[in-house]
Amino acid sequence: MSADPVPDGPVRVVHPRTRPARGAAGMRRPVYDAASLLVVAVAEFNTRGYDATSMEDLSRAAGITKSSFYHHVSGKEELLRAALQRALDGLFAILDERHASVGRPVDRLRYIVRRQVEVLQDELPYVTLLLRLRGNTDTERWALERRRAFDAVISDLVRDAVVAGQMRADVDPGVAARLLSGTVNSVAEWYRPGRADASALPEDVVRSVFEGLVARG
Amino acid sequence: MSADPVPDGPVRVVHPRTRPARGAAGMRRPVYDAASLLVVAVAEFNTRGYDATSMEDLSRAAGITKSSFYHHVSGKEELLRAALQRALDGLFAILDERHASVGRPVDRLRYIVRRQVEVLQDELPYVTLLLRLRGNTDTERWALERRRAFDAVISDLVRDAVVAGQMRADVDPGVAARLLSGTVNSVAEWYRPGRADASALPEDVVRSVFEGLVARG
DNA sequence: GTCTATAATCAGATAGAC
DNA sequence: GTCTATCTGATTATAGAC
Repeated sequence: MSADPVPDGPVRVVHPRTRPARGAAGMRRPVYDAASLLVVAVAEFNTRGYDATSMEDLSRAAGITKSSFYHHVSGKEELLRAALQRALDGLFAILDERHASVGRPVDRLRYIVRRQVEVLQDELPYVTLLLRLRGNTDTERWALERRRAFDAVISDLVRDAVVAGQMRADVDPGVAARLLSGTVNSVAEWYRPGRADASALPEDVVRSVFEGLVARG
Repeated sequence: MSADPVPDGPVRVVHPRTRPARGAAGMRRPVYDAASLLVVAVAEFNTRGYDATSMEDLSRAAGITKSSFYHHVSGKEELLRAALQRALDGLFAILDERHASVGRPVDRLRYIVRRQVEVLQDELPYVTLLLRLRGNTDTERWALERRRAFDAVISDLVRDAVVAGQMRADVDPGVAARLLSGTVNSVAEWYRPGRADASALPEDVVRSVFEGLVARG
């Protein structure tokens, strides 16, 4: 399972460094490349929303002019595409992992949910961007279609688990699948790296979703 | 508990009709008022995203020119504010209901969650808009602040329920509250009026959130 | 690699005719 | 109540100097 195919146009940015590369020691102005500018851009996109973020906003956040910014990237949509590619690669890679494809449907689901939260934590800005798409451009529609394909895998798995009597049958499987994905994805709305309970979160989500929030008698 | 105060500027639109009023029988062009244009506008906002929707888009969707559109409404942000007001009024009204304030914390929570889903179903476009805010304008920040106040009530209630031993203590109460709200709100991403299971949904959400999705042995 | 300057387009909003 | 025409400013993007 792969996140391809990619819409037309080169994908030049794949694994940006977290911080801009710098020249000789003591230099004030950061020396950017396309990769480090993606980090800056995605942060801005998530703060203001993609559509509300102008190239002026991006260049200001990077501390350079618009023209300098354009020297490195071909435009706003390329940045979006590179970011979405990264998010989708992370998510689809989960489905290739062993525990995602062997075992009881409900156990595979638990594994995927846990890994989904982990990927969301590791790739937070990219996944956040993916989850907020509206589908206004070809790039957005491509990513939304890939995302729907991912959700369809989850949905099928929920159905299998219900049929196998491993998940409750008194909630419609389609509804259950959507609530499950919705709960996982909602983590992007509030999780921030550096939280003390970061490593406990994936299992907390799994327990909440599968066992529920009431105290067990 | 109220959704007020409102940011400055008149709130002229409160309870729009679902369909534009019409003149004498046989007239082709719909005769709009501010209320019916809000319905059109909110639908467009939700399709494209607020920032990506231009006044040109709105007027085209209504079948009139931009100028005609401006004859009825003072601007884009007024439309947003009226819509958010309506969503917040619906949500805060829940907290004034009897079952939201008497009984065991966990039972009050169950009631609020159920009612939240119902309000979301009844006021879907308005609540959807509320849930997608980024906080770029004063209006958006006002609404986000009101929404946070609502979430804080839920969060306090979860804490009370955990302390009373009614909800599981092995998930951080703050995390539990956020997952709970996140699950409820995620319904806006896929629910569409007219679904066959619409009336079952609120209880399905309550059961999923509190009892979880696994089959009970 | 960064800058200033500017082109081309599109946005929100208004004036005034009918 | 709707229209055409237009204003003003912001936006994406490029040209060309240093």
